[in-house]
This record gives sequence, C-alpha cells and structure tokens, in this order.
Amino acid sequence: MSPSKPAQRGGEPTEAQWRIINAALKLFAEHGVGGTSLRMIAGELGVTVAAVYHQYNTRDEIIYAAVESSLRQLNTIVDAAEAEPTVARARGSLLAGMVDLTTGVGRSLSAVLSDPAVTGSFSHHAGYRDLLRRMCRLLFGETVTKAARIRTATVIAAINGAATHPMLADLDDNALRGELLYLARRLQPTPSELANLLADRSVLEPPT
Amino acid sequence: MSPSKPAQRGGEPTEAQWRIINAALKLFAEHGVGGTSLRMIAGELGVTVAAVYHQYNTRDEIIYAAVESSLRQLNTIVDAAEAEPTVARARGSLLAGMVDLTTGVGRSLSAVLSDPAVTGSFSHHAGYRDLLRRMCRLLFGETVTKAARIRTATVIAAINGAATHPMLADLDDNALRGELLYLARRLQPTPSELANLLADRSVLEPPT
DNA sequence: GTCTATAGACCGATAGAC
DNA sequence: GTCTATCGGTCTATAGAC
Repeated sequence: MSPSKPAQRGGEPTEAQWRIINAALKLFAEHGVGGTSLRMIAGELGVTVAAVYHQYNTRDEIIYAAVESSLRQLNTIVDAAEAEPTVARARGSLLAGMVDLTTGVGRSLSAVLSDPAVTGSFSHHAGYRDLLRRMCRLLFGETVTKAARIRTATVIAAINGAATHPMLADLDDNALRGELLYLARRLQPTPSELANLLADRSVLEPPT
Repeated sequence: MSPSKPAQRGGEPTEAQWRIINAALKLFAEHGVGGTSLRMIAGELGVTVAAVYHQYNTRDEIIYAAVESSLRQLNTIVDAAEAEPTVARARGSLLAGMVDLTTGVGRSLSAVLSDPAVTGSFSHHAGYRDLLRRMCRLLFGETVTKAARIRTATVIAAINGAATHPMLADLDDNALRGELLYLARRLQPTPSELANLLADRSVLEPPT
C-alpha cells in the first residue's frame, strides 16, 4: 500500500509537486487539459519528463492533484464564509471569495474545473459534491432543492465564465471584480422568491 | 487557390462534412478539443481516419468548421432577435434562443465555444467579435460600454456554464430552461442602472 | 532530483488501390 | 468515398546512470 512516490491522495503536495501543479494549471488554462502534455509541463519548469514522473506516477495523478489543489482553495473560501456570524455576511463573504479566486492569480482555477476532461470524472467526487452542497446551502438556504441547485450552478458559471471570457481579456481585474460581485449578488433570491425556492416550486409561481 | 477538398472557409458544409462536424462537436464536449483525435472522430462515424481526411485537409480545419457551425446557429438566434419590433421583445427572443440552444441538442455548442484551445484563436475572429457586439447591443443598449460587455459575458457564461454543469446533469431540459431564462432576465439592467451603463460608470453609483 | 535512453502506442498526415 | 499501408513525430511511461 505504501506508494513508491511522495505523492499521496488527499495529502498536501510537496514543494516540488506544488511547482508541477502550478505549471500544469497554467497550461491547462491555456490549452485545455487534453491539450497539455507532460512534455509541455516539464518544459514550463525547465526540466525533463522523467523528472516530472519522479513526483507523480501518471498523467492522471497530476490532473487529479491540480484539481484537488483548486478545490482546496475553494474549500478555504467556503470555510471562511461558514464561519461568518450572519447569513447575509456569509453570502457576501462566499461571493467575494469566489470572485477574488477567479479574477486573481487563480484565474486558471476556473478553467480546470470546467474542463470536460475533468467535470466528467469529478462529478462523483465526494469532496467536490460536498463543496457544492455547502455553497448551495450558504447561498440559498438549508434545504438543497432543484431550484437552489440551478441557482448555485448559475452563480458559479457566471463568475467563472465571465472571468475567463475572451471578450473581457483587456479589462483590469479591479473593474471586473466590482461588477462581477454586484451581478452575483443580483442572482440571490428576493424574500418572496425564497419561499418558492425552499418549497422547490418554480420561482415564477406566486409566493404562498 | 482552388482547394483540393470540397471544404471552403465560410461556406456551408456538405452532408459528409456535416456528419463529421456533429461527431466532432459531441466528442469535443466530452473530452475537450485537445483531447479529441481524428481517430476518435472517425471511430464515432464508423469510418477510417483517411475517410475523414477526404473531407478536411487538417485537424484544425475540422475544429474551425465545428466552431463556425456553432457560430452560424448563434447567428440565426441573433438575426431573429434583431428582427423583433421592440427592444423588450428582442431581448426576450435572444435570451430564449440562447437558452434553447444550450439546453437542447446543441448542448455541445457551449463546450466548444468555451474551450481554451478555441477561445484563444477565435477572440480575434471577425465574425465572432461581430456576433458578440450585436448581442451586447441587443441586451444592454446601442453603446457598447465596458460595463455592458461585462454584463453580456456574464449572461453568456451563466447560460452556457449552467447548462453543462455536472451538478445539474440529472435535471430534465424543460425544468432547466424555465429557471435559466428567468435568471438570465434577472441580469438585465433596471431603468436606473441603464443610465450608468450607457455612461460606462459603475452600476453601484447613483443614477444621474 | 535530474538526466539519457528506450519502449510501445497513438498522433496528424499522405500515397495510392478499389 | 472508403480503404490499407506507411511516414515521422509525439505521447505516456519505465529503466537505470549520476
């Protein structure tokens, strides 16, 4: 059971592994996961492919580590939001954290989590599903209804997708941050909608 | 200058080409553009790689044709919206068309247009830029300001990203359609915001 | 921890028979 | 329009020297 390489699933990456993960995330954002080879990752770091294989046994392990690294960042944001004293502050904290994560250096985070090569295998990943559920609860109340799930996915997609959209490539991060945060808040439910969300009725129906 | 293959840039694809494009779009959505080989496309169609090369000279030509096919569908939606008699109807028509395009059979459309391997090279594509500008004008007024561009990108990202999000994979299209359309409308500006959008001030500032 | 060298499969692409 | 056969290159992955 003891692995021949320093890598462990769920464990924190070593410094050498962290460098590989960062190079991989950058290239994933630029060429997609499927369009990124180990040769490219090694080249980005100025080493050979064999040196990369000394840290991870397979290509899939690198992808997995890169995704887990991104999820860890997201987890930190969710943890902080859940620690807020009020619901309103928790929502604001989560949205602000998500916007910061996608507009800052972690811009590559959005790309890897929405890559078809990743979404398929990670849709059943326990940690990922748990993270989504917690985000859904923070944004739209304790009961995770279908309508709340659609809202959560829409908020995530809006923030992530807008930050990486080529039409906005020329904008500076600060301008983007403010508008995105405002728009994300705008997708939060009004009090009258909330009743329908909790009952999992369409938001188009009148509130009870 | 006359090509040895029936393919022409900007021209309508033949039936054989259309089959290749559809198979490619399906696989792009599943494995990403970079993760899809000609062998996979040929296999999807039950033919050999050489048969595919009889329709397109290079792999890039197939990608280009697939993207152009997606843009043509989007163009049809925008044309129909622009033909509406009032601004309100035009906006509704565009949003409904976009939602239908991403939730129906064209679900794969979203994936290819947001693939890193595509966004890079198509961000300077004249037809694509023109399409985005027209969508921006339809949704947020004649003058294309920075704030309006952010809004447009956010609406596009929200619709496309939500439709393909793994968290919503179990939902039927009809339920998704209604909620997405409602949420997309929700991102449209209020009258007081509109003044700021046109002046390209932050929406957070009070209207003049 | 990094290298060279190598294996075997797959890649994009071409030539030419039917 | 589809096939087989083939090219050179790149892919993931391993073995072993330093």
